[in-house]
Amino acid sequence: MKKNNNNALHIYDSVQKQKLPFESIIPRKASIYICGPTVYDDAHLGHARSSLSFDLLARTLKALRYEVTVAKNFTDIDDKIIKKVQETGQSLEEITNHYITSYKKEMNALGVIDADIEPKATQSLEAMESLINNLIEKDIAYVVSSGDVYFDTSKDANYGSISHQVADDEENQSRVEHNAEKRNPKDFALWKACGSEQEICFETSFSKGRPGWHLECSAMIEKHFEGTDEYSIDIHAGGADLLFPHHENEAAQSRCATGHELSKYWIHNGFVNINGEKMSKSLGNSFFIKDALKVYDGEILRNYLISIHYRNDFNFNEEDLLNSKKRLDKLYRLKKRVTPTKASKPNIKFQQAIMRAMSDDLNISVALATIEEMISTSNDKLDENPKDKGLKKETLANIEFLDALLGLGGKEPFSYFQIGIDEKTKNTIEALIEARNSAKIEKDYEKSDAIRDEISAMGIEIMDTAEGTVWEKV
RNA sequence: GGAGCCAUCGCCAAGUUGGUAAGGCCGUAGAUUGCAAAUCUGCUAUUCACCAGUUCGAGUCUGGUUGGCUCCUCCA
Repeated sequence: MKKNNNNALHIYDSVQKQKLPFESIIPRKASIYICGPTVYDDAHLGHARSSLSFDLLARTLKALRYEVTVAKNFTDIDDKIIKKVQETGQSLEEITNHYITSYKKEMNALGVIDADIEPKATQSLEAMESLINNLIEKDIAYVVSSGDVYFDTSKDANYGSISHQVADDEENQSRVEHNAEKRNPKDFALWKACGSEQEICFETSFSKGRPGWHLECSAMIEKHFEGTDEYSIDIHAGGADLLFPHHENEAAQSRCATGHELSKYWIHNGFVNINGEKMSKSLGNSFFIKDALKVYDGEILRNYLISIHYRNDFNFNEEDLLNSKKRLDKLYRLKKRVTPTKASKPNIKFQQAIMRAMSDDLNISVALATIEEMISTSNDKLDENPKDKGLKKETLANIEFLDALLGLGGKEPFSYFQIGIDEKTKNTIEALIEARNSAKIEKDYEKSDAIRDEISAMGIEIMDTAEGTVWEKV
């Protein structure tokens, strides 16, 4: 028998560890908060992966006609940023603005749609201060002699419910930050008072200092989302490494401050390894997006980075990247065949199949297989009937649908294959192709093959199609 | 030490409530083409790390073994 006509979105919740039907806290609206970067350095592949994962989520929700609000924060106050300020002599704003700008630019190059709200920690200090005061009044937070403010984890009966990590043994306690004044070993800092030498700190009713990392997100969520009596937002997203302690602590603060849970769903993306090794600066294999973009077009990187399910670990290597590029090439070759024309409506069955796949916790593999099928079928039909206008219009509409949902196939197809070739070279190639075609008409195959060799020596591949001779950069 | 994840064709990778292994790359045979490329068609895992169990039936459930990995400390 048929399975349920269950096209409704299901997402995997890291807290309950299972796929759950997505039911937004406010009908037809979806609120997503993504833990964004700490802006002390350039964005690396891991940032891209996270960004891309939740970009797909947002696009899928939009395609399902949800009114989506995405917030992604920038942590612009933090020890590492302060260190950079001291090292470079630049101001905090100079440094953070620089990295925020380049982060956004690079993510846009990867086709990531900007978040609707992009709060900065330094712009949310009032919300943080009132959150802390709220907790101090309830005696859930406490100030120690240095001025630091800690969260009393023993006051939250549900502490541990997010990550299921209950670290009680002594082995663990020894690894946690030491402070004799802490009530419990697990207590974490909500606010760090500034040392005597430190210049970057903010005045509050409890002490002069700066916010703890976990606090920022809680405060920003409360500030920017209305929520309901049960939850502040629908989905809280971030990297798998943030589940503990970051999200655990966020959830605890918010729960105690507001009396309800922070987020209905929690989702986490997997990590990026480079050639089988964990990507890290100490291993020297860290990979900045800006460097990758010098070699590969953003869409090619996007196509590769989204091709593996967001919860799996991603093993980045050039061979796989080139393989995945072949899939994109096929999509664009098809687009070439139907250009120019005006798109009509996408094929309903195709559209539904893709939406069904993406609704199943963003099953990109099934979506890609569906695309392959569409490409193959369309090419087949085009072979049979190269001038079928209705088919061309529908095919183009299919591709435009993919562009909106997955961010793939949006370029003008001829330029896609000519990325990085300058006008002068283009003219040379066109002239050579013309010369070759003349030779072919005269059946001077020796000459035409010689010209083809000359063209391929330039790194260009040519194809004689029903629609004429076309060329691609290899 | 504690918490958890993963292991499917040469490579990448799907596989919700168990029912008899998607798709891509590569390879190969053919159609088409002056040739090549592109495009299309066919073929390519009796089998899912290993062992045992539950079941009429298991890649999918249970127990164990082996081998990778992550978190518990800043981290997407």
